[in-house]
Amino acid sequence: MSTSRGARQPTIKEVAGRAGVSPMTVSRTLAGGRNVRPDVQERVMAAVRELGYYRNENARSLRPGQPSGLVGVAITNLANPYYGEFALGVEEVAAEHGRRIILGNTGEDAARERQLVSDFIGRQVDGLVLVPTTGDAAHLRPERLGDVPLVLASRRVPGLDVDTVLVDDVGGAYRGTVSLLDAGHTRIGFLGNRSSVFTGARRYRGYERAMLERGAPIVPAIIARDQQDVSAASRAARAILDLDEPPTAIFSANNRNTIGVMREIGRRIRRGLPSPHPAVVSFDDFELSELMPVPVTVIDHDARLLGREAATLLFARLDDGSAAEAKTVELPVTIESP
Amino acid sequence: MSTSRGARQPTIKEVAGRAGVSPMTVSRTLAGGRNVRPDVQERVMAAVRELGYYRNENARSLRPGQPSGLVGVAITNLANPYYGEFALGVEEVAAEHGRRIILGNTGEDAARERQLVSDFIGRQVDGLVLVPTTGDAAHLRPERLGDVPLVLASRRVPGLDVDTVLVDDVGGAYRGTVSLLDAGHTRIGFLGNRSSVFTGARRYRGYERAMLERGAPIVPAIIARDQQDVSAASRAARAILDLDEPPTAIFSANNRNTIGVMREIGRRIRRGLPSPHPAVVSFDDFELSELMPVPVTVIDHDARLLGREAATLLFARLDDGSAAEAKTVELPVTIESP
DNA sequence: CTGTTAGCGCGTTCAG
DNA sequence: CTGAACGCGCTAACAG
Repeated sequence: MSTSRGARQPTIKEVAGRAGVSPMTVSRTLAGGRNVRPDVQERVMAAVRELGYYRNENARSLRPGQPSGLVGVAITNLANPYYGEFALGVEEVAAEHGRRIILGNTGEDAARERQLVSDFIGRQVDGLVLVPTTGDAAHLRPERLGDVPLVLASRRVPGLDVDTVLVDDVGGAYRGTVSLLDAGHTRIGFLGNRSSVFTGARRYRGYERAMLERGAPIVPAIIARDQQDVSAASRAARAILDLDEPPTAIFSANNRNTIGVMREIGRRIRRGLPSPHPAVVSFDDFELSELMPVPVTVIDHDARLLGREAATLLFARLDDGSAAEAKTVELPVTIESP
Repeated sequence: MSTSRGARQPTIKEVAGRAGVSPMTVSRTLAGGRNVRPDVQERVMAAVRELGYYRNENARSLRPGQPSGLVGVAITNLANPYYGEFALGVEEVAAEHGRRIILGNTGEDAARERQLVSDFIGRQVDGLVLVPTTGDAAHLRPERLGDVPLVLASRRVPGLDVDTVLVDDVGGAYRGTVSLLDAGHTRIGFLGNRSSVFTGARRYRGYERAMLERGAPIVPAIIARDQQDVSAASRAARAILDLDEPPTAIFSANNRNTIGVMREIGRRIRRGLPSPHPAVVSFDDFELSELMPVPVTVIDHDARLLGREAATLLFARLDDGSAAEAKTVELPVTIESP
């Protein structure tokens, strides 16, 4: 009732002392009890309980070759629910394989990513799952990583030949744009990330391909490609919708831009600005999309599945000892029309 | 270009060998270089680079008293964007203090929480931040935790006197309910968690207090208190709205229930079911609440701030060595009327 | 300024 | 079935 103040974690030796055995017997007992008499096991476990002893996992993984049971996960933006789901997917599969995840947020900052990765390796992670940032990626090259397997998610890194899980960005954007064209729109705006962001480039490519194929004009004035968060997206949408010749539809290349454009449309409706308001296609699902005041087509993909697939690729290499060459998995999207 | 296959992480000895110094000199160099000649440091750092050496953080923290730099975080539901934000808040503050977080998802399962906590302790975490589950909490008692500080967030655990960060559940729910009463509603339904969930009980209490104070009837038929996810919430909302005498307003005690009731209202509108549809008060903000087809009052609180506060409490104890008695911080909410 | 010794908590190996 | 010795990677304390 009182010894908790400043009390170190008890060690295996203290447990051994209390149980009247050697540390080795404690170790064996905790490892499953093979070759330890049941009554001795009893005494050991009693001592464990009484002392509140926990095995030191760090010391355990000190021995070379011993896995730490840790997977390092670095994400660009945990505040984006999409990546929250993603992290959950990784965590689930890791838990199924008896591993824990260490999680870091990079905020799209390559230097921060570098720090995180080196910390992860210093903690002897068994593997890494990354949504890579856009900058310099020298710290991800195999010679820097030693034999720690790496899986990339969402984005590929140029020149890095590792397991990767992607979403069908180009195809999804293409099909989404086509659905707008089929509905009769030709003046279609685009909101997304700048082209240096992998998905930004790929989704723009799908949009562009559909537009060109159908002979629809690509109008720079209604294209904005540098919004990372909701408020920037709102501002970009407002600028575009305020034009003399606004688009009749908008292709939004991700969740954050979609929320931004919907906010702006809501604002216009509340102010009584003249309709028609633009139809929207959103790459990425969002909650309550069915309640929006304009028709919304959703290009949906499963963030949690993305995380699960990434982790699955990692554990294939880790547990099945697969040394196969780098695989890329591209997850399909589904189009949900209003 | 080739040695990465199966290559162990290099050790301090190998670096020392390559640099022609003792391991101790390498250690000193990496620790800042005090008392090491600059030219020797150069050689050491060169060897570090060439070998791709990373300090083994686990071995480093083996020595008793040495912090591991890890904070264990267990969350009930990472798929809830609210807790994603929360985790980010903890991560941010941890990063500011040079720590990393290990993250686990409990899924409201006390056994899983127990596992996670014991793994965290086994990994020598410097501290714990938990959104506790509802079940048995013996594993959180001080004698089990040794001297690992624990901070609870969102919920308190009965009989556990530790630092806690809460949201003003009772006050928020009270004020939200009052806003409905002020708008003329008297038949107000309630959707939330069962009373064994801490926030579920507190938010219900605020609702109840407001209703009783104003003499509004508490009608069991329009109260549903066992929905953990969106689809269960939708079903509960449907059952209530299908009654002969449905409520004219609904108090939703959390994000998941709010999304559920909004979905159901959307469904009714699309089916042309007769209005008026119920007004809604939502405890927890959600994106695009301003675009809903019925008036929505939001009781808003900041999940990221909750996480930041929890981590701040933890590091106060950790870094400032504060041994003060357990503090409780209650974060205010803001009411945003439609 | 640099190296040696010792020991952190644990598990493998080998004796008994 | 149980224990002793050793070493894992690293660093505080103590030589030199």
